[in-house]
Amino acid sequence: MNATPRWLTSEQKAAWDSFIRMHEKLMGRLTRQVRADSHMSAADYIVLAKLTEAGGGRIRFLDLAKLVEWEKSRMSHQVGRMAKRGLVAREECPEDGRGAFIVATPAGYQAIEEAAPVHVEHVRRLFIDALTQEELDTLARISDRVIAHMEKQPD
Amino acid sequence: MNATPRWLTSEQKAAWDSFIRMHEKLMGRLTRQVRADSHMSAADYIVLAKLTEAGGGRIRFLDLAKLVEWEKSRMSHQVGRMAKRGLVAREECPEDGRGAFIVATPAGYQAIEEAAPVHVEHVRRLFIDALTQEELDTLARISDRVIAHMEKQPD
DNA sequence: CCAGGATAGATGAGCTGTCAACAATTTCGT
DNA sequence: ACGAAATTGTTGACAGCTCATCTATCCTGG
Repeated sequence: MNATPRWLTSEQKAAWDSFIRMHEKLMGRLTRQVRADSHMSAADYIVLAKLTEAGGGRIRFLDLAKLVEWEKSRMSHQVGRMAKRGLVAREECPEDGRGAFIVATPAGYQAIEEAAPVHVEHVRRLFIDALTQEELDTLARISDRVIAHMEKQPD
Repeated sequence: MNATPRWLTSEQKAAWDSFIRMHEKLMGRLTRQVRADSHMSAADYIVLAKLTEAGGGRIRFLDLAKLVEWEKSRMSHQVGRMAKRGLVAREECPEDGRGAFIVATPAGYQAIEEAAPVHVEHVRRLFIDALTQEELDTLARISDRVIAHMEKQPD
């Protein structure tokens, strides 16, 4: 119908809108619940989760930023705040003088170990339980494909 | 296997992690592109998009907030900033003395009409083109189901 | 071996979001 | 009809994010 500014089809737009809306609603609830259940923000939680999932609880600064898809400046401020509260620490990197490892402190481990079970329960209750395993697999495939596709695209 | 703190299965966790990562990466790119292409933030964009999609470019304040799944305080600040720049205006509501309509101004229409085509192009290039129509339909169905499921859940 | 560029990360200013408290209606129970 | 409770939206303080800039280290070509 419309030649010049190729709009999305109504199916495409519906999919896009629903996807955005679902994510917004879901994250809204989960972040509020993390704050209510623990004394952490969602950002604190995911940083500690990634750190403690990794071997030794240590990840290079930029690798950590890439894992969660944040800009380095955001991660730097976040790590600074978490370090001030004693949840993580910076360690210098032997093989690269500029580099830094971020490590979870014992207090960090304790915080995530307390927060994780109830958070997982919320994720299950609000998200996982709404879907079949097949749908989850499909979602994983879709997500991985979009990620791979973006990594090939410029910008 | 593990009795007390029911963790997610590895498939469930993989789906969850991929989903989060994909959204973060995608939104990171899109928000940077909106800012680069127009003189608006992603928040400005979506508010104007919802307003101009609606009949008359007018939506009740809280309906608008619900449409994009924001807290009312966030919307209030956002509308305040946009009103200061002349993109939207507040109108009082005849049938409810507390209420307010938010309306897109001519400048708001102009801004979104300039920004929309290139934004849609980015959405298509980064997201839509990575998937088949069938996958998009599945994603829409999944999203709608999760939304419906959450609306039944407490909290 | 050294000059220029690339990479790792920190920092500060300014904008944006969150939380709690508030004012102004409207609605509801009795 | 009247007081309590709920709804609509605003506000201010503070926390968090973004962008540009900066330092320090590392790599690379000549």
